[in-house]
Amino acid sequence: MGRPSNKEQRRAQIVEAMTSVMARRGYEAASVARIARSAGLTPGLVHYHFKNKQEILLALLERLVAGHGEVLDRHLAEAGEGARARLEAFIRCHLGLGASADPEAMACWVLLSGEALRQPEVQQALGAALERLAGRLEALIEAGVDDGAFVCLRVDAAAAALLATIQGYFVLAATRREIIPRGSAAGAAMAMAAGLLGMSPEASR
Amino acid sequence: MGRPSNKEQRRAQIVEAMTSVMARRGYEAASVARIARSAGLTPGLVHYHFKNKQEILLALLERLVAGHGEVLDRHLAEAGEGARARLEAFIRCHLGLGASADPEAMACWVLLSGEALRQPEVQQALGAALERLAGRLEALIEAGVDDGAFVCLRVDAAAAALLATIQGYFVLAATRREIIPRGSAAGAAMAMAAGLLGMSPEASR
Amino acid sequence: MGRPSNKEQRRAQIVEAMTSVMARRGYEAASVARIARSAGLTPGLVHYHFKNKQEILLALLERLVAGHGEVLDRHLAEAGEGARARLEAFIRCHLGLGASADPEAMACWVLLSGEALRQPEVQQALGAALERLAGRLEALIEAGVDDGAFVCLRVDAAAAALLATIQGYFVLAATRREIIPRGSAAGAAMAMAAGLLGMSPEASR
Amino acid sequence: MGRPSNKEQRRAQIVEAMTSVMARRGYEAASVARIARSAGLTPGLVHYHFKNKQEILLALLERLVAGHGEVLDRHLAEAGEGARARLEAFIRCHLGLGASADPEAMACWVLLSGEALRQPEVQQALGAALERLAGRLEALIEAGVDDGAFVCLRVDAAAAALLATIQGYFVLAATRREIIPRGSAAGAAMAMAAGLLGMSPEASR
DNA sequence: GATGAATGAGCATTCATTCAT
DNA sequence: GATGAATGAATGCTCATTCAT
Repeated sequence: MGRPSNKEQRRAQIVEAMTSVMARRGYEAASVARIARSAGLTPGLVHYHFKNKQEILLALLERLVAGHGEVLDRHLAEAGEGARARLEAFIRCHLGLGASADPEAMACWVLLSGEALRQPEVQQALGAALERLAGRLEALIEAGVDDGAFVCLRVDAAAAALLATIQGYFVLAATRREIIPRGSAAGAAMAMAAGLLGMSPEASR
Repeated sequence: MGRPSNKEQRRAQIVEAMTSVMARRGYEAASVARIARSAGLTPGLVHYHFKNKQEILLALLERLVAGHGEVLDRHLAEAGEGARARLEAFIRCHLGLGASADPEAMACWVLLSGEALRQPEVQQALGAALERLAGRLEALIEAGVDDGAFVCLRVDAAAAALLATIQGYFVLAATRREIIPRGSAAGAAMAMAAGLLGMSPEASR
Repeated sequence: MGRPSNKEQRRAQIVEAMTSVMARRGYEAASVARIARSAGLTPGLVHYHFKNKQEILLALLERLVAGHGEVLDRHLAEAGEGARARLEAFIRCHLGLGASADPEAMACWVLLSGEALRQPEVQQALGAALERLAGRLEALIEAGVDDGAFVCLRVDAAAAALLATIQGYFVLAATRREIIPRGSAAGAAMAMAAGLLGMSPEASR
Repeated sequence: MGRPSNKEQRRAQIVEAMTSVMARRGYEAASVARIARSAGLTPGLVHYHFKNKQEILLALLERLVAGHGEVLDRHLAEAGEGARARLEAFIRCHLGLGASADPEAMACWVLLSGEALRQPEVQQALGAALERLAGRLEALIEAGVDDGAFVCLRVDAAAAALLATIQGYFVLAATRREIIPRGSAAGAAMAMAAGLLGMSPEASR
């Protein structure tokens, strides 16, 4: 009864190819033909599995977010219960050594911001992902405020500020890595978080 | 003898057109034809004044940087001598109301990071601009450390952290403005700076 | 599975179209659009089958050389074993009636010399073709020297001289046919060969 | 009363520039802008002195022919009266060391054949130049026949054959110089002429 | 004479997408 | 599922030529 569907493998294969091509050459240069070649497929087949190029980009974003979510979950699980430890885990998850471990993902993430400016669907999806991340940060901070670990009047503003810092480090890393002294990102971010959340200074940095 | 040159006006006109088209549609979609139409010129004339499209982008970057430099100088001049006041001026210059006043410039700035990934000349120019900005921040922090206003072991790391925060706010603003509570950016950034630079807490926020 | 390939037919079709357009209008004027129109195809399809315009030109050269090679083989086969008869066959093959039978090919051949000046790949390919032809001539002369039919100290120089004569006739024919008295080329060339190779005069002309 | 006309100098300057650009890059790539730059002028000025690009090409041809005519006259004058010596002077003038002395001129000459295929005015002018050259050769041979130095039934055919040989050497030299053993051209051509014109063998080579 | 801005047509090439096989 | 031919629109760029100054 027909061959078994390999739709999901194919889609993953295509998304991976786009990730690698896009990281190296940007979105526009990541032509369907180039993606196909990089995946060892034909352009026609790419369009059999994805309606159009934007759909691949959205799938890529989804994959990026899912992968990141898992990593974050693991980091938080390891951190245990303390609000401060959890915050530090959140920050280290993004800015620790792991961050530079997947430069392709980071390049794509930066490029996605650019594409979001022009493709409303991408803006929507990327915005939602950011919102979800901000939400997790807020919850984390809220918990800290509740048990007295943090002092913070505007939790949403604090979450946005930390998110901005992380995001900004990504951009700097992608554009001019040398500006960031090696290994300094997570520590500096924690020190900033301490100021932002009224943490006792001795613990930061 | 000969026709008077209007090269500079034309170049400015073209760069402005590119700014506006690119902010709305991204770099690749900012085709020479579209830029020309938006400027009321012909594509041929655009290429008469710029060797190629990349040159327009570099001119745009230069213009962005120059404009920003002037604004920053003015802010710092108004801030007077105190290290803390100067730091606050630096942050407000980027994240205060003024920042959102030119959304086109901000969109272009974010897009430039994406293009830098792929066009070495752009990476070089953008990296240099970031480096210069980081340098100014370092000098500012250094001065504060010298007169006892700040406590900071790694001035370069602190400068990078603040730069990342500013940069990150730009990306968030361009991608999902609603994530940033209105008017919260500069204050939150100052609170973070306080934590980073060991400032007495009462003054921040 | 999949659509049957028609690549070779299409490529031949395109090369033929280029031959005809180029012979009439020169290389530069043989634009991809014009070639495509002449072949009843779209420009996009031309580029689907050839990476770029130069590749079409190189394919054209290859086709020219291959076609000529076959004709030459046939002529030599008919000529039998005698060195003098073989030499005459070689010359008649190029300058006999057959030569003027394909004016398009001759025009392209002349144009190729011009393009070779500027496109190194073309120079290389054309040079190799000339070299091969010169080699065949040398072998032919060598054989004649060995069996006493020819007297010749510098076989390579003699081959070059005969090749030059043939080549020059092509150029004259393409530029100002009337300069060559109708039907005189092969005979005159044989007389020259006689002088060059120390053949007894009665046989020439 | 106005400035003194420099029309002729300017025209010469432009023609020289075209010669050098065209020899290096071919006719189409010898754009007016490039010619102008190479001459240290502006494109507008080029069109002030020449109605269009073809006119420059025709002027170039004229200059080539004139220059060559002078050289040929000098060679013939030095050769004295003997038909054989005059013929040798004619051949040496084209294929002796002098030929390779002006590679630019030779490249242009080869390119002109290509352009002649497509620009009737060029074909006309180039054809006329060839015709004139053939005429001089014919006269030279005729004289030799009259005083018994040469034996030749078809003077026009013989002239065409020698002209073809010279022309062909030019093409070979421009395309694949290595095919011609260094210094062999004039000697081989004389040997061929001997065969063609029934000269006693001892004098050739 | 000379300059340099301006044009309009054309160029080779790329590409997302469609579709017959 | 998969292939590869085919399209049509677009892209960056070049260029001969014109013309106001």
